[in-house]
Amino acid sequence: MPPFKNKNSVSVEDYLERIHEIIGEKGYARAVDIANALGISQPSVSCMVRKLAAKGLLNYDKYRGLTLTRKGKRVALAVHKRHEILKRFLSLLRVSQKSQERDIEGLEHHISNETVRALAQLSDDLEIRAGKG
Amino acid sequence: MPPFKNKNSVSVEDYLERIHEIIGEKGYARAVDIANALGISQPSVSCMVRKLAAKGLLNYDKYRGLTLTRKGKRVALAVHKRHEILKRFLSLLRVSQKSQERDIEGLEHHISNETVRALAQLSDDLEIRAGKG
DNA sequence: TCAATTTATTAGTTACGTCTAAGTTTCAAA
DNA sequence: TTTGAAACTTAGACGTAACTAATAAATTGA
Repeated sequence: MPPFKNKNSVSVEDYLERIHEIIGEKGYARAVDIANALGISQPSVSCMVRKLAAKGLLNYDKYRGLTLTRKGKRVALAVHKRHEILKRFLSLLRVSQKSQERDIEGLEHHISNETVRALAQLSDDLEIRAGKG
Repeated sequence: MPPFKNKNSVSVEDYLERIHEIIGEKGYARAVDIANALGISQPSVSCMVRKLAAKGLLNYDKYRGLTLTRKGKRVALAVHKRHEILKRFLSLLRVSQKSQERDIEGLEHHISNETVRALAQLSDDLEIRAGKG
């Protein structure tokens, strides 16, 4: 059996994306911040953080703090990139802010690299077209 | 409290979409067909079918058969429409068959009407452009 | 018609991700 | 330095949706 690349769940990706954002903003991420950012309870965060640590996605000092591992950062950045590309694309389509947010939240976890690349390319084209028009 | 429109889960939407397809193909849908179509076990289907019946999305005669209610059909068709629009769009983007299938499976449940409409419009535009080019 | 096969259901378990309630640790102000 | 508030964790439960094993109903073919 070849080595498995256990796909991360939607939740896992969401956590990592937000944790990375929060750390980017204030230098560190606390459970309470993560809970607020995701709209869930602190115990849920506590629970998930344990799992993320077990998966090697973050380092975790009980009652202390947490940091993303290289692997965790890689996932966070990948999700973030998909997020940004979708955002740019939906903005070019003039989709309302509200729908954009809702859609991206769901879409960013279900889109292949191939499609992401195609969307980025298309966005470039659309922008050029708009510039010329 | 105003009446709620409890959003259907991804699973619920998947079941309804496939059941509608199967009925369209062979006139009726059996648990075994649904199980094969979704790649899950028959008991899982049995269980979910009970739930869908409870939600008023299908009519269900134990050990006999099932049919979609008007409400169930409405959901199935809505998902199907999103599916088709995404398919057309990704085809225009020349995304491979494989990626298309994987992506659509995930995306079709997380995309707003507004974005669907924008994608359909964009697909029209792209087709016209391609025709002219 | 009735035994064998196929199909369907029930019962019980599991994994995931959430919750509340209760208890523990940290930290800052008195 | 102590103490009270804020932050964090543990414990236990729930809902969803899957699974396997066992049982029951339906169908088919001899």
